[in-house]
Amino acid sequence: MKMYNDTAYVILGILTTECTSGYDIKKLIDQSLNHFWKISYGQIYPTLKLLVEEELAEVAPSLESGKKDKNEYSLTEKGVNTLKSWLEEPVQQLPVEKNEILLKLFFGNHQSNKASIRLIEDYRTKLQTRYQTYVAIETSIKEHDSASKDAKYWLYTLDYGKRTTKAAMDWCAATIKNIPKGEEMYE
Amino acid sequence: MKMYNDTAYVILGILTTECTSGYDIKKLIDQSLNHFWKISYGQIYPTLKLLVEEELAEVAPSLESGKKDKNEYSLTEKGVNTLKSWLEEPVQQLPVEKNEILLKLFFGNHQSNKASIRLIEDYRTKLQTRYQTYVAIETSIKEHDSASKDAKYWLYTLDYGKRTTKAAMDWCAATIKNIPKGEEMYE
DNA sequence: ATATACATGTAACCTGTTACATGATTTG
DNA sequence: CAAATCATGTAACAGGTTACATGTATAT
Repeated sequence: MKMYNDTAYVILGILTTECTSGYDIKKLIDQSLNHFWKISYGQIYPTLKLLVEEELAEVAPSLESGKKDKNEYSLTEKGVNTLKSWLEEPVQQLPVEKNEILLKLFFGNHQSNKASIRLIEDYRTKLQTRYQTYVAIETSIKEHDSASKDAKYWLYTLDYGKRTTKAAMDWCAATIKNIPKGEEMYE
Repeated sequence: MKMYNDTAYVILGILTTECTSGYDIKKLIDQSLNHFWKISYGQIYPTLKLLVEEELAEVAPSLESGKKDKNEYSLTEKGVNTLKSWLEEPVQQLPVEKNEILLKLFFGNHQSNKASIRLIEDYRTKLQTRYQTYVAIETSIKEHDSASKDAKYWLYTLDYGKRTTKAAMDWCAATIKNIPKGEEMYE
């Protein structure tokens, strides 16, 4: 079976929901997948075009009044099958997360301990904000969407975000403690 | 101060070590930064050229006999200053780690629970392998490089890798438990 | 001898971001 | 009526990967 890039599969997946236009797809990803995926219109519209060319989806102008320019996309049977067989394939390889904070810390002996600690504290604050966002989304899903079939899966992905963010926060705390406070020499 | 991309700063950082050629830089990143950074020759050689153009580094053919084609790069004062001021800047924003396993799980109600569990189990195995690699590198550093000034910082970055990988492994275990085992209907 | 490691480099390609252009509709 | 949101799309650019080309030195 022909392979596509991840962008094509995300869009295929989203077209199984009520989000059927480029604009709606963008909104859904920004709101619900935002902690592990992001996308731009520069990817969405060309990919939608590709899906139609490949006969994985079909377009039709919206019938709703006052939404003249809106294009509604729907999956073909071929599209559904392509999505399902992608879902079943195991993930090829773990991604190497490029981490700028680790990169800077790796070269830590070229700056003062104070500066290293400042970097990590700043990073920790950002992680805390992220963690709180996850908790807020989780609460919101539990309140509003607990009936939804998808809700269960959304909560699993949020749990992943919470756990790994927590681990990173703990690392920050531990590392700040481990770095000597003294103003000793560095290169 | 003029800004460069992360690739330029990694190379600037590595040029403070004994790795002074494109080939050596590649080797170091693959061996020591591989859990949070990767790079290809297609980035290294053009970037080295750029660093020289920008007067952040200088080149000289290797003097070692039998290493005729080897180019040795060294930082200029401007290069050292550029590196140091980059090190001090706080990391702009947390990266959104694109995570294919979460993406597939997000669309989990389009496949059987069995298939979802299989995906997560496979992912967990890959995480375990990664974790063991980290432990092995850690042991190796403690045995061979504990005297090195840099070793301390290398261990911090490894600790980060261990903690977040562990959190992801725990999530796998918990999620596998939470997904019902029954063969109920799905869309 | 031959395979592996050393060593440099480029061109084509893929993926994704940003800025821009354009205009309709809704809300305050 | 102004601002925000809805809605689609493209071109230029930035970043990175892969495959290729080329040749030397070392170890088995």
